[in-house]
Amino acid sequence: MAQRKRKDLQLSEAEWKVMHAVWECAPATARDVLDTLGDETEWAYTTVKTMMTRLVDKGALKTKMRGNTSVYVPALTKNHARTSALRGLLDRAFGGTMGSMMHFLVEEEKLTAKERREILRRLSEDQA
Amino acid sequence: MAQRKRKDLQLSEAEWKVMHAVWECAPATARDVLDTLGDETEWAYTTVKTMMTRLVDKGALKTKMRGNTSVYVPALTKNHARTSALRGLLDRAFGGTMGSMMHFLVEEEKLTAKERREILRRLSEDQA
DNA sequence: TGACGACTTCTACAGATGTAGTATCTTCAG
DNA sequence: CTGAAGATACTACATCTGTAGAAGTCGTCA
Repeated sequence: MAQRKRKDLQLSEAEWKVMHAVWECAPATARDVLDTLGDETEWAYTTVKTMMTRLVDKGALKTKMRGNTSVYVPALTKNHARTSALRGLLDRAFGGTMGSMMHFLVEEEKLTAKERREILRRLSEDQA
Repeated sequence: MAQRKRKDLQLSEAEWKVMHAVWECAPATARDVLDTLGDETEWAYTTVKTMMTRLVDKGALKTKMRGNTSVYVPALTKNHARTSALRGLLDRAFGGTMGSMMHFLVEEEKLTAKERREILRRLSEDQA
């Protein structure tokens, strides 16, 4: 099994959904997460609870009891998770370099004209 | 289980390795792939063979017998696979929009100065 | 012709992921 | 005090992923 350095945790699709909900309404209970997800999923309460328990194991969430209820907060920021996920994609699919992904984006027309302008604007103003 | 439209197949980490090898030396036998991978992995021959069989099932590879040996060719291009993978990352981690990923890249300093210059160059020359 | 090597198909098994039921416990409203 | 509502921990099970052994088949070389 590819054993990437601990700390570089990869989230599964379902886990991302839960994390998004937690980032949105932390500190959150499983019930809060279920409500936040709304009709985005049809999950049973226990499904969410199970995933949150696993996310605690993975180190993506922290939990604390309040009365008889577990309250969860993220153990990493959304940006941190995004960075890991991106890193994973880069490693798997783009030979590990940002450059080759950018090349792909630019050459393969994955960007709309609007996105291009936006990026140009940001990059150049930031660089000045 | 999140049931994305078939066709939008997501490759696992090990599968990416195999696919990279096949793209590199197609048409390729399992042996070719194993050789191409070199010391990148310690896989047994049958491990590679199993994965290639699964990739055929998934529709990522096509196979044909030559004598008593299976010869494989990719059933999708690297760019196609990259697009799917990127799409997956976008959906999972960036709310499904390219824009928010680019925002992340630009604002979060994920790019080196060199990469920025490179992107600027490509974008602007392409846009002219 | 028989052993060796290369290939194939089958089977296996552990860990991760998706999804949820069940049994139990806590609390609050009557 | 009792029961419903809601929380928890445990258990379960199918599928996917990573990894590979076992057994059978075929061609070749001595």
